[in-house]
Amino acid sequence: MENDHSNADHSRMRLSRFFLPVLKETPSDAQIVSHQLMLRAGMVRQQSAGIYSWLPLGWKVLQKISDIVREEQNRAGAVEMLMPTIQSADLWRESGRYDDYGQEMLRITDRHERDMLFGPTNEEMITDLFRTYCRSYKDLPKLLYHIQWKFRDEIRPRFGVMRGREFLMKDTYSFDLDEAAARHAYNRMFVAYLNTFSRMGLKAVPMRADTGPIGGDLSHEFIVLAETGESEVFCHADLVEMGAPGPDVDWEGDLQPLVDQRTALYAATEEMHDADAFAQVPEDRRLSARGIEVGHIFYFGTKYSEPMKAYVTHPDQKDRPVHMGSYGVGVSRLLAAIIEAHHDDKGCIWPESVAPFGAGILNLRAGDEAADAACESAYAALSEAGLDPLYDDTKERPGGKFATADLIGLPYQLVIGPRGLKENKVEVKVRRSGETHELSPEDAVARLAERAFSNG
RNA sequence: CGGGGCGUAGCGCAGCCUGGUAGCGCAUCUGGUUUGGGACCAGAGGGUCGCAAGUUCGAAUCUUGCCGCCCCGACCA
Repeated sequence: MENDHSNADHSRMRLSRFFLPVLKETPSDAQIVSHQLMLRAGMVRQQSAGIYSWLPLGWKVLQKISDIVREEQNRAGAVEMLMPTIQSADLWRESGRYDDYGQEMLRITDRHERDMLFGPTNEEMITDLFRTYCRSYKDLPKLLYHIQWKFRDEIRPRFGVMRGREFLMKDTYSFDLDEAAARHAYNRMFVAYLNTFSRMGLKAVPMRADTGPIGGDLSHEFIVLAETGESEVFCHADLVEMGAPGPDVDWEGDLQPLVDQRTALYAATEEMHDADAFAQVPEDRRLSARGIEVGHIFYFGTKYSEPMKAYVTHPDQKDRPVHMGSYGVGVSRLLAAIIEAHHDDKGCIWPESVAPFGAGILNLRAGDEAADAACESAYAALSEAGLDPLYDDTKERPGGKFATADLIGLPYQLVIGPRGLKENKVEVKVRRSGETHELSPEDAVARLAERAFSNG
């Protein structure tokens, strides 16, 4: 690589140069805490009902979430690509969904008066791609995904990005020879999702789900339990505490036991709820709560391959429609869900894996020679250590800096001011617990660099 | 789409009922005093009161229409 000096400053940021329009007051439009905090922390700006600009802080978190989703998809064997947001109506006429999808689909006419649409999902397009290139059982299996903006013209957008009209979604599509093979792809995604949500500090419970307008006969929703969840859910309490399988699973092997372990216990959304079955759960393990749907996986067989003629030739020389599944993660919704799960009355408390910056450096007296020097030194060292620090070098008063740091929720705050420096002390504050440590500047930087503090 | 509510400065709001030169707090800018958990004093800038039509000598205020946004319900990553 040459010219990489142009990116040398990539992992460091001074607040004076950043764009962080924080709000002291809560905008009256926002009803739920994640929406309120996203507005107050300067993460998003509403441009229209259910349509948001992602300001630098929000965009950074969104990218961290995307990165985790991407890593776990790749680990599970999915291959990334990118399809366009604007699609031709013709594909949707082939599948029959152009008429079925209804007003939720944003329809557009181009200058030649051709019917186009802003994609709410991509089954048709991926099926078209598959049938163009894949004809043989030897081409299978295929597991493809992209992370892309979707648009669904919701009747009532609400709760900020939780139910926006435009939203970022990861959608994966599987192509297999038959149902048994398709179930293996389904199980891979099932396990990948457990790991994905776990890495973000979320406890997501898979629940049997209705297949909705996409159709099919095997489907699970992944639900994060939260008071502000939109739907009521019922499950065995053990499922909530069940840890994720972790990265070291045998992705080529049989994943069914892992899936069975998490589907054996009762768990269902409102529309799938079976009160009698739920009553079988021991009373002290019965959990009814509200939940946020952050992922949804489907096996739908030949629902699209049949009408769209995505056939493959089998070893017996007969052509049969390919078996498909689709697997969605609401990436932008996840950001809101993480805030719902991790906040206090002062602001966000990011899990380190998705924190927009690894640490904040608060210069309590910008302009003071000793404070400036200590901060610059810490800034360089923490950057070098890969912590991606945000250095608050502004002239704002200490109180405002503390409030902003708490609001945007960086896991650690390194607090440096003239008073402490006189005794060779700085303070490290752990955002989640609120605990503080008085240390020498050198020790504080060294211990932060070696990740010695617990954000648990 | 049904029901309800709201549009007044970047944000939070008052004024509207009972028409008469548009206000408050925060934020912003200037000067000063301050500076370890959202400082204080003095001053300044910023609004065709969502848009349009109507009533009136006169409309933020009354009437009608439109637009936008929020909430509750039925639907969805």
